[in-house]
Amino acid sequence: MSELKVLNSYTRQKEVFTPITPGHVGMYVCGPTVSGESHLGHARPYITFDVVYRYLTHLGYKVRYVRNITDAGHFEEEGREAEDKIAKKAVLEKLEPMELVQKYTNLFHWAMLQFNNVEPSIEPTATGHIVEQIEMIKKIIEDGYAYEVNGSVYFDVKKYAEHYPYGKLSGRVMDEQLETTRELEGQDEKRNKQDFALWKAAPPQHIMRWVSPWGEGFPGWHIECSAMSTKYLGTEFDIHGGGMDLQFPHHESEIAQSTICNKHVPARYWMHNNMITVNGKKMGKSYNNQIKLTEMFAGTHPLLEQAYSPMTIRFSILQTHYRSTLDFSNEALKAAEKGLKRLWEGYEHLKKLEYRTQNTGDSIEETTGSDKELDEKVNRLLSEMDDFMNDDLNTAKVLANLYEVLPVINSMRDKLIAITAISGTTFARLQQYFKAYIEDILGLKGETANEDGKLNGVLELLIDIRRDARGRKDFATSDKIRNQLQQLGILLKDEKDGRVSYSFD
RNA sequence: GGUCCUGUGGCCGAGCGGCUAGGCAGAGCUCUGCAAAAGCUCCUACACCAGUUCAAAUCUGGUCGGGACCUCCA
Repeated sequence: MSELKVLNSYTRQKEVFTPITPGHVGMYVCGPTVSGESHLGHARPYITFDVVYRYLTHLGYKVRYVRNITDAGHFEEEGREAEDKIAKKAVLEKLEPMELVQKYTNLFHWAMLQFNNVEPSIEPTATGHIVEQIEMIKKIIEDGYAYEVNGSVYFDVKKYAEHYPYGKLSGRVMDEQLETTRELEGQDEKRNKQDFALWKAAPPQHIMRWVSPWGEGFPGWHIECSAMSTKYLGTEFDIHGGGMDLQFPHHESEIAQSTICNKHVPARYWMHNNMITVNGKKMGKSYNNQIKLTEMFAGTHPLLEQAYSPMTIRFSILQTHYRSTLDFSNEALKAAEKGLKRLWEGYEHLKKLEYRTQNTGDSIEETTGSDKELDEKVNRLLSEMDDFMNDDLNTAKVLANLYEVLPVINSMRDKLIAITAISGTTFARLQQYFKAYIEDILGLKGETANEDGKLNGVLELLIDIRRDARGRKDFATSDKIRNQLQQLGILLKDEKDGRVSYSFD
């Protein structure tokens, strides 16, 4: 089998993944700022890295997955006024800052659950790690790479760049930075424009504030991730993930901070997912084109022609490679919805199929399968899925192969192909791979509502009545039952073997 | 302005030098009381121009689109 390779943003190379400690992986992913509701764009990294986590686990690694919650309110400059996002919103919504943080954290967790994302091993909050952040800042000052001005502390990027490759991750050069960084208000405290804040003195009206050696204030934009990743994963860990838009300045700054404190670039492999776009434009704050996840699930946003389920969204994200942009459209989502339904139903059929040999004496392992060619094809398609995942997590190709096997499964179920066309071993492998990939790795799940015993009982009764009607060739009655159920979103299907199955929209 | 990415069939999207990805939509057929589902078959594209090569969607140069980052951002 091939070995796992990932595109490392730090080196711009596809590299074989080798963890620092054999058998163990430390992974840090930048989590949400809980000053507002998550939108579709936010779904991408958490689903992408959920698959990374699931796949590493599938490969047998013990993974510690750390994803932070940013609840300390990053310093933000909107127009001319410097404000704290969380504090500002709290005033508007008449909520305590922590009340607001709790509300959006809960909502975020709910959305993650809808997407069937595995919970991280540790989900540290910025407010819970003020001490660690202060300690780290102190260390950077001691080393001479940060300076204090009026109760604020700034990282000395210029000095750092003289000794370390600042800009390596994001591919920019210091000289250019000097030229292109535009004028901003409140920059006068900094020695150089590209310096960034480690600690900001809190103005009197600022609600979120903590005591520090430099006076009351709050942590800077990037220090929380450095502090928390170091605390839970060590001074050097395996994977650091996040959206491409975080590459600069966020991750670049993280690297600088951690390099001074820990004498290491924090992570060996940096992975960045690409953006979700709307009409070709990035979905984001600046463009005012976000569709909130609650709106996606409910279909309430003006851009939406209908509601899209969490699995539909997950599936459509996985149909695109994580490093490509994914353009939002109703057409694409509808296609994903239908495609997923077909795949899932095929998978359900596969689970119910049983391998039986003609002469019961043969053990399944010994049967060879009557169609050698088909047997080989199925095996090839399955094996390729491992190679695709190992090639920088190409979930799109994995799905393509699942679809190529699907007609074989459906034909077996409809008895167009005998199950014994493939060997018992191959059949077992087929079931095992579908389960592993669909559920364990891609993290898809069934969404069929109403798995309620009573409803099923009622349906069985209706099917029974309809069967009698059909027996009498009373098609008016039989069609009435089927048509009216269809209007309720319940679809009856007359199967080839005389059974009647049903599915919910 | 600087740095980088990108342009694929009706739509979405893989692809990274030879071998028609896949999904959705559309057409035909099979099965069926009729549907639906499923199966089979068809629809063979790579912005444009020039080059490298036996061979290019894939490499190089240019032209024209689109986008990201440089500022909070997933």
